[in-house]
Amino acid sequence: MTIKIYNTLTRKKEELETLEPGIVKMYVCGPTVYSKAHVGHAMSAMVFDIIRRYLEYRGYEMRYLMNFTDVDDKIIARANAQGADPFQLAEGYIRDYEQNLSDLNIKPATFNPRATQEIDQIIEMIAGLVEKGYAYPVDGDVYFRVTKDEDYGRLSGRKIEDMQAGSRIDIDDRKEHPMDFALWKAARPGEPAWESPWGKGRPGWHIECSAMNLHHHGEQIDIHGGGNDLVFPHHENEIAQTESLTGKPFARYWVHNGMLQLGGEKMSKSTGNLVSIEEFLSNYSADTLRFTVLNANYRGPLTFNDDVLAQSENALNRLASGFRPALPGAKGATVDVLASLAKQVEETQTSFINNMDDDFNSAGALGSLFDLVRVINQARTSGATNEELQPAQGKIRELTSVFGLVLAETKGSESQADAFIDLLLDLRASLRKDKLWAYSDLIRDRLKELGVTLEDSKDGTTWRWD
RNA sequence: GGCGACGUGGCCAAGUUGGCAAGGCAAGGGUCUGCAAAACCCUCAUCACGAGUUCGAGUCUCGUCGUCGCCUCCA
Repeated sequence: MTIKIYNTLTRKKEELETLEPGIVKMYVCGPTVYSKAHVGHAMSAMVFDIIRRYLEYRGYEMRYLMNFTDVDDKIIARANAQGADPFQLAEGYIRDYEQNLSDLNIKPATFNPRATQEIDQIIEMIAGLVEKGYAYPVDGDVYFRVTKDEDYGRLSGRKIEDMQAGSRIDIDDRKEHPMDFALWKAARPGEPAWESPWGKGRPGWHIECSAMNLHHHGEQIDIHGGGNDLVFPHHENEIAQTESLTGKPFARYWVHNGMLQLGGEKMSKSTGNLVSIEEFLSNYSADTLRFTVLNANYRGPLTFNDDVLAQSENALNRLASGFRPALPGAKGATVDVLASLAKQVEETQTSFINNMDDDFNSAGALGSLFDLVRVINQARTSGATNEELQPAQGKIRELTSVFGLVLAETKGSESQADAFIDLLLDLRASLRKDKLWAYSDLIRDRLKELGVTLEDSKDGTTWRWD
């Protein structure tokens, strides 16, 4: 079985063949840290977390870089507006973001490079491009010469000529061509700056990712990821810079996640159409967002609203229902039931892998997980014991972990309250025996208020924390 | 204006070598039950529209309408 990945570069699904056997070098563009991150960033990080977890599950060693852009116009502008130091400002938002990722149960990247810590490599790269004739300095700026790069535009499917007509690009007479982009920006008064062969200045936006990849991954990588809003110009420019310098194909697979839609529009920092991760997590769980992401194709736009989130919460409850223990008095299921349970475990495993191998079709894979939940619940209803349910429940646990879902199992077995709750249940059983419904319902209602849900069946009562 | 993606039941959504349309949520009916809850069982779509290719199309081609993204900072 082979894993297929949709490659933006070729607009086709391609089989995953890594540069080095068993190792995946992945780079994902992280945020520019000038404000709190929003749920759109969370979606992107989650998509690549799911890809990362799945590839690990399939036996690959992941070398995963996600960067922080910690110096740019907006950070400087924001810092100046607040009278703050831009580096400290960025540092604070980086810590916030790392906390966000942790709260969202997103595994940390292998390493998080930062633009400001790669200045030497950036300067070295720019110098190399200037030397090869792919870049030219003007008044302390350095620009990339797009006309020198024959296949510029191939990732985004654009032609340089097409983009000139009707474009909103500022005409800068100092540039040879309007599409030439800055690799290095000359320092203006009051801005952070580093010494360079072209005078004091700071890196342009695109060059940092190229330099970090070159520095930490090497000339070629397997997967380069990011939001599809980065395809042009950011990733296009990364390709131009890196490949012009190395003469080798940069990333084998370009993977882009779709945009999260809030009110029918892209969630975006610059337009203020956003919900921060913090805000989201004060109302919903990390699993809720993760399920919502998993339930759709990562490449398409993601519908995000309270209605969809509520559906996800209910769906998660159903998924978790598979973990419930055997019914009181379970005497064991029939051979037929156990056979169909075992069969479904196999089918779910196969279907999960087949779907995920096919460009990470998590929604399809989820479907097979729900199939297994149904069969587990059927088995339980027909009297399966905990021992009989265990293998199937273990499979659900295994596969949902690959997705990064937490699905907190009915907590409570470690609680000191257990003995008291059992005591109340004993008392209530006596009351019910005497048909004192008012008292028995009172106990059930009051426990519900305390977060303990009781469920009666003819063979006894079960309880769980909700 | 240019480039690209998409349009599947009330909602979310899978479905790319074309062959009787996954799954979840919601809804209705039923089983169980003192009641409640949960679970289980049953019911609920011909795939934006039009034309074409084909024995056969949601799945290919063309057109129309609509939505979204990029072309400026953006996950």
